[in-house]
Amino acid sequence: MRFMTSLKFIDVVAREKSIRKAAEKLAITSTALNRRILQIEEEIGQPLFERLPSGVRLNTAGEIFVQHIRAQFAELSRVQSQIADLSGIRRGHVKIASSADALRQFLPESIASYRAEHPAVSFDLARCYGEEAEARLFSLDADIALIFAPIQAAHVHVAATLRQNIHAVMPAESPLADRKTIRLRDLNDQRVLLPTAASGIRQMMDSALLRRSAEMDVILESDSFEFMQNFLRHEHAMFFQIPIALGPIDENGLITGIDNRELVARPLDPADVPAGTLHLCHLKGRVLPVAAAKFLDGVITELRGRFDEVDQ
Amino acid sequence: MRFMTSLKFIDVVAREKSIRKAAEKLAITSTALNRRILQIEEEIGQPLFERLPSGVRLNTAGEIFVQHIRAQFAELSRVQSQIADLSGIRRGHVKIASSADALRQFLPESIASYRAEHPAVSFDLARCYGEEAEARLFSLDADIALIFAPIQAAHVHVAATLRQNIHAVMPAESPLADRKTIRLRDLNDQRVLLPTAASGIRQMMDSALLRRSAEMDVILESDSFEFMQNFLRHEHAMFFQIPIALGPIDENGLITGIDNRELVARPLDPADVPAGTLHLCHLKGRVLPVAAAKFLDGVITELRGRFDEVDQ
DNA sequence: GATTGCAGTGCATTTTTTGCACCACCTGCT
DNA sequence: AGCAGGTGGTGCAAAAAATGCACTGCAATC
Repeated sequence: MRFMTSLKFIDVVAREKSIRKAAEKLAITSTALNRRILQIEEEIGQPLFERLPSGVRLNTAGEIFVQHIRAQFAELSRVQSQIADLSGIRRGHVKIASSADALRQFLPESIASYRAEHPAVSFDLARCYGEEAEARLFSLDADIALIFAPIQAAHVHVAATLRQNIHAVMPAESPLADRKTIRLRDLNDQRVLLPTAASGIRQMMDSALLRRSAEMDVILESDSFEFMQNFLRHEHAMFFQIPIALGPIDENGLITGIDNRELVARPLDPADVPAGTLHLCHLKGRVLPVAAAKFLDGVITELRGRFDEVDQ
Repeated sequence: MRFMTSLKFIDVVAREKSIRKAAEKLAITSTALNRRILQIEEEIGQPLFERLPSGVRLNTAGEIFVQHIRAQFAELSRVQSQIADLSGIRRGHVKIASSADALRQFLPESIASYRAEHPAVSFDLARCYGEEAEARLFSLDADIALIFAPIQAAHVHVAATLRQNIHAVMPAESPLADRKTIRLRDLNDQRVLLPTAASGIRQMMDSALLRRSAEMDVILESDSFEFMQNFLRHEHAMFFQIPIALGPIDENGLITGIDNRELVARPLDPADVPAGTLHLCHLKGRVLPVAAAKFLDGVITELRGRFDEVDQ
């Protein structure tokens, strides 16, 4: 889109907070970029950036204008998607910000099945926790966010929610593997792996532990559930996940989908740790591109088919 | 705005339905314009115009894209207005589509008093009737519309309404000048001037006359109330208006504000012609530029002060 | 069938954008 | 104090893009 380049340039400079860095990223000289920015500032009639010795920074007018620019890009891609839809083939690009939980099992499946129907739609998946996901919606770097945590910002529209109990995941040989539910006090002296502090699961467990403390043996913190799962091969321990990340679980708590190792998932007792909520969101007031809107619809109906606790 | 020129060009071509005509209007050669359009069509990946022997016409994709372009322009001017507001001086350009009724007394006053406070705000006033006013909102050629007629389209948001009775305006010597209200049957054999068929007043009177016919002597139709008023200097007759177009009326029905001629306004009996509604509207879902939004606010509060029947 | 009005094309020209070399400035370190 | 190493900004020549002119082909109309 030739007619958007100048705007794109400003967007990148705002992100990089430096004309030279932005120029490098955009594969042009800093001088050319500099002059384009000066030109636009002149057209607007006001500077958009403050010049600091260490680079540039948006001023208030710039903040407003960059927000406008990003909205224009989002609108343009929505329009392109809509136009492409006219010719039958759905095209477009769907940007998703998701907590690690949904990334494991659910989203790969959903995206693959959507792409089977609409191969011209491409996806962009950013793994991030609640706050960052909300920021990405706002900066229009994401069309859709899946957040397993309370929603903080007012600009987020929640299209659907899914209640999920946190499960303890452990080898089948574990002494707790046959409990129907697991109390926090059961975790005393258990070796556990905890997700990073930013994770929704971790925050829920932390606040639960404030009330009923358990003397767990925290041997590892990680932001990768895949790593934790593989770690269980080598040392007996347990980690915590929500069902949507685990795939099918049989009546004995056995996780059937992941690999051939025998892992059992048992829910934490709701009296200790209440169920959390997975939020499917987009930016409030925004009209999503066709591709993104239809994908979100599909995800919601699929969730409705699989789980009972889907709302809105 | 250099970076919007290509888009502006497409907008103009869409309006002119001809590349050559548009080129003339834009003061460039048709060939340059033609190539810009071809280039953008290529970037979009689809043609936006159908080529006819008589010119060009938007296809479906083009309709969508042009709508997007106009939204971009509206957004840009909103952003500029917002940025200008930062520096204290309110700037901007407010585009109003109004029926002839509000143009006479009310809008000149409102605009002048607003401009007294914010001299950097300029205005654009298009006189037009209901349907066209709604179309202008949709094509973003107007920010605000004042429509004295029922609202037809779903895309119009009504910010406030004002109930107004149609008044008959006549010289003080007229035999009907001392009636408190005027029945349609009183108009038998009266010489009357009627507004054009598109006018809201005319439509209300026509539908009233379907039920209670009066053998009026229609000596003139015009779309100019100013003309009708001046006509009364030369021949005894009456025309019809709503109070907002007439300015202050004293207890004897005398119009005090217009000029030094003695004209009397008496309401048509609501049993014959019910009160009509003046709608203050903007496009649904649109965020108005600061200047336009504040002006609309001001108009509504001013109306509230002057009239009782202001809603919403 | 000649004419008129239309969009599109090749090529020379003009305008705009870009890149290079360089300046002025600030910060943090030696 | 002085010197890197970073920043944004400027003059000038080269490259790239947009433009205008003369022209083509096409369809409708008179």
